[in-house]
Amino acid sequence: MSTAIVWFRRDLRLADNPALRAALQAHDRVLPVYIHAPDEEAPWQPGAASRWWLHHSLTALDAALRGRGTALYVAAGESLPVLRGLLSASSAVAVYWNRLYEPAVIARDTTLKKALRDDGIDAQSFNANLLFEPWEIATAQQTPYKVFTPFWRNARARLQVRPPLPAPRRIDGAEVAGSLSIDRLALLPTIAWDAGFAESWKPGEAGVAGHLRRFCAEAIGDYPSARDLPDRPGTSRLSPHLHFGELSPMQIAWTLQESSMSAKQKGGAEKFFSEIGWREFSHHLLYHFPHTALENLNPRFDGFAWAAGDERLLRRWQQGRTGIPIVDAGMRELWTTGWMHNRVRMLVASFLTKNLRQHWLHGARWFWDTLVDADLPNNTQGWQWTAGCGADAAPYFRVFNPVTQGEKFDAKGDYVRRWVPELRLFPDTLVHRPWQDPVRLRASGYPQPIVDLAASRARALTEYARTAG
DNA sequence: CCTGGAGTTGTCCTA
DNA sequence: TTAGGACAACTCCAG
Repeated sequence: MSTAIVWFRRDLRLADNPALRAALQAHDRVLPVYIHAPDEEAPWQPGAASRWWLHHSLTALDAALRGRGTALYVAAGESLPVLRGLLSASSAVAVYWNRLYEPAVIARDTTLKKALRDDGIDAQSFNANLLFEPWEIATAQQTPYKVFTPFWRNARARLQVRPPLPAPRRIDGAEVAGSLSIDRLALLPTIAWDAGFAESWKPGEAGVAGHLRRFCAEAIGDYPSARDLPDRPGTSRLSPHLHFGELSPMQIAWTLQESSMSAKQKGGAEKFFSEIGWREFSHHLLYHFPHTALENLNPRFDGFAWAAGDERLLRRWQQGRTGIPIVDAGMRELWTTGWMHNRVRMLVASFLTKNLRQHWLHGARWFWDTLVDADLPNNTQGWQWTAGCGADAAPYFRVFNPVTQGEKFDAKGDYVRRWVPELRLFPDTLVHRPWQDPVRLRASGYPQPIVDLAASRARALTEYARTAG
């Protein structure tokens, strides 16, 4: 009888899980383990919203394991000593896990794998979370890609879609005493700010396949245009499930390929799949340029004249009290639900970095703490792209106008009124520019804009031209 | 090594 | 009202 430990991290699923599959094939018994070790991810330890999701996703994984004859062993502390203790307590001879790609985690896992192998343990890692390993895609010169389109063309051409590994029906567990309860990890907030989270989300693998199939059947045809409208459910909302590995990108590729679709739906599916491509590209970039989690990819921007860090402005942005309706709606949606619509993410990020000229890291840190889908590669890539210092960034003169964008993508104002109820007093024509009716504005209690959009745009263009030129 | 086409998501002014 | 062009130049990448 041999036993293997399966070390779960951000692959909180039973289906299409290669580490779990390998353990079940090569061993008689499996001990599924989760180790809470946030400091090992410093300086990007999971934020408050992520911890909320993690709590519920672990609970769901534990329930799924119990349904198959075992349970999740939960521990806290340094990963290597915890694993060594469990290896000894269970007489396991192997530890299997699925790879992650953030710089701090790679460093930890590399050291840990060598230490376990030196102990004589069969330590193996697998790819469960990406379509391609970051080192598998390279230019003809064998360098990493820095532009999305050629990256995705190359990856897309090489992709072999395979059926997902089925979830095991039964898992023979190893009996080890001393597991913590998930509650003991203290992942949930101590003050109850999470009511809106519970209304918005259902963490865990169980519902995800159905969620994806429903999206394919009902929304994917309109995805290319509806994805830009923040008041409509035009996006997949799969991001937190993907981040925690409740669903793999290969499961998405397979579902898209196997669904019968009209020509229009196929077009939408390709557009949607390219967003999965962006996730791959973000991982590729952070893997090859690990310093970018804290520093500009493009060093030309190191001399950029950010405004002095301004706590007051930053707080107004965080609280959704900037006086710019679509910015405030987005920031309040984020605070209430742990998520923000993608187009609005671009708008609030452009507003913070260009109109307020606050360093992109201020925004990245706030998103990191408040998003349930906070993901280091995506967050880094997204903020640097918007700020202009990232890979293939927007031309510097591309500054979003939140009024124009609001009127274009939220024409009736439904989105801003939902999240900023003060704006219910305003007609459609003024809802994105309420300052143009000062009397009504005073009565509503909604603030004046904290910055002049035209003047701050002009200032940003001057600074960007100086840095770029 | 050279060449040339191309690059997620925009805004504003002018005619 | 709407459509077109300016806004810069640079780097990336394939051939």
